[in-house]
Amino acid sequence: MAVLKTKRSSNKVPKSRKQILDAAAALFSQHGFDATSLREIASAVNMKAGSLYYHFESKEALILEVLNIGIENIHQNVQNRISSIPENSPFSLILEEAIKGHLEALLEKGDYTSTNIRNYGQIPISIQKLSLDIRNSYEDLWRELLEEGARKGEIKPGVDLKILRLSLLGMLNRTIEWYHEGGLSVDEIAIDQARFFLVGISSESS
Amino acid sequence: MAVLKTKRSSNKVPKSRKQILDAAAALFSQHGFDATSLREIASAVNMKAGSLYYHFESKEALILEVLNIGIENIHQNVQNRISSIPENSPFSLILEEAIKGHLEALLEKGDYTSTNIRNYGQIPISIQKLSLDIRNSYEDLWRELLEEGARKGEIKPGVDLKILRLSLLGMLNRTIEWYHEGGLSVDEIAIDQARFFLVGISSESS
DNA sequence: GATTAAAACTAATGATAGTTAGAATTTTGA
DNA sequence: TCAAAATTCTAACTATCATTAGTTTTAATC
Repeated sequence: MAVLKTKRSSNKVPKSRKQILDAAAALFSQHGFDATSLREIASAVNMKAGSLYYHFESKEALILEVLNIGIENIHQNVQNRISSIPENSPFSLILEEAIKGHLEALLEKGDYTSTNIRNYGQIPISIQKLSLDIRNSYEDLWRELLEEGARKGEIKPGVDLKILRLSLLGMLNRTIEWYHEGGLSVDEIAIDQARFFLVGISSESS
Repeated sequence: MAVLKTKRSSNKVPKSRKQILDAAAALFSQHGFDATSLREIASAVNMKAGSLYYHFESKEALILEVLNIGIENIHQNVQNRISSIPENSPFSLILEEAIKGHLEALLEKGDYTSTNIRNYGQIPISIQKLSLDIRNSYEDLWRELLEEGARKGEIKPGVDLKILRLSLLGMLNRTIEWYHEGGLSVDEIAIDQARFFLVGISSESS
């Protein structure tokens, strides 16, 4: 299969290209990959479907770029959050901050990110693969975060870090299915979810 | 909108009808609602697309039935699990059993259930609504389970039961994105996930 | 074996999808 | 101002989709 080129001629980013990406991200995240037509995306930026092909090689190349931007955004956001607290902060604080960063990018900032979380599983596998590296790099951030918590003894010995990471991120990513504006705030949710994983809900002293 | 009738003439269930449902559930859960054509489903049971209309009124009526069966299956499975342990068991045991039942139905038994978890958000809203009652009834099971845990004092006071329920079920439902046969067993995952929510991962005494 | 009902097929319809080639338009830069 | 480059549009093409009407085949019943 030919590599999907992105038709970005130089390093300056034309205006309409970003507008197309924005519109595509919004529509993909709302209605999904298959249910969103290029005509809808084009219409959202006052264009005709055929014109999109000047900027993107195909519908798949378009969503691929949306997916990648989504991961980059959330990665950056979590990174920034973690960097904003003092070094050698306790693991509990780092975790809470990382969770806040993840949820914030997903729920508030994020058509690109939510497109990724929602649609990654339903796009052609050939396209998924092209997004794997950038995706793994974000997962590595969490892997290292948890490993450090374990190394410093702030995570109980015996905890399976892989199940932990997948479960934690799973919980976070699924919030997109029930979060709605005007309801619970992102911070409320983040704090509670951090607490669940840190100290649990049981009132018994273990 | 006309109510979707199901074309089930009596209470005996014809063989091919179930075969169609099975095939549809398998394909929907793998490729999603939009990406699965009636031709594919028909082909999987050695039929032609048009023939499906003898059994189902539309593609939407077909997935609606798959969705409903999925919820019924998981509801039943969790219910059975809970009933299988002694009454007045501690909350921690009840929770672990419910989690096992949920994951088992989702990951092992479950094309119908996984179709539901994966596709509910991407089918037409008019169809979602037709599945709401049966869906809420399953959510009620969890609501009551957690409320009882709180009433009996086995859940810390102050825990927001709604965020708890949505977070817990979110974690469970997302396992479908990373579980694969031959890897971690369902029971391993269930036990770990129950522990995360019950006592947390922190080694510090809170 | 004839009659009826059930089940599946054939072949078409209209809608919509992604995509493309070439013409028209707008923007840019000398 | 004018030519070249960048951008968008027009108008199709092919493919595929859900759906339907009418026909044929299979199964059941008497």
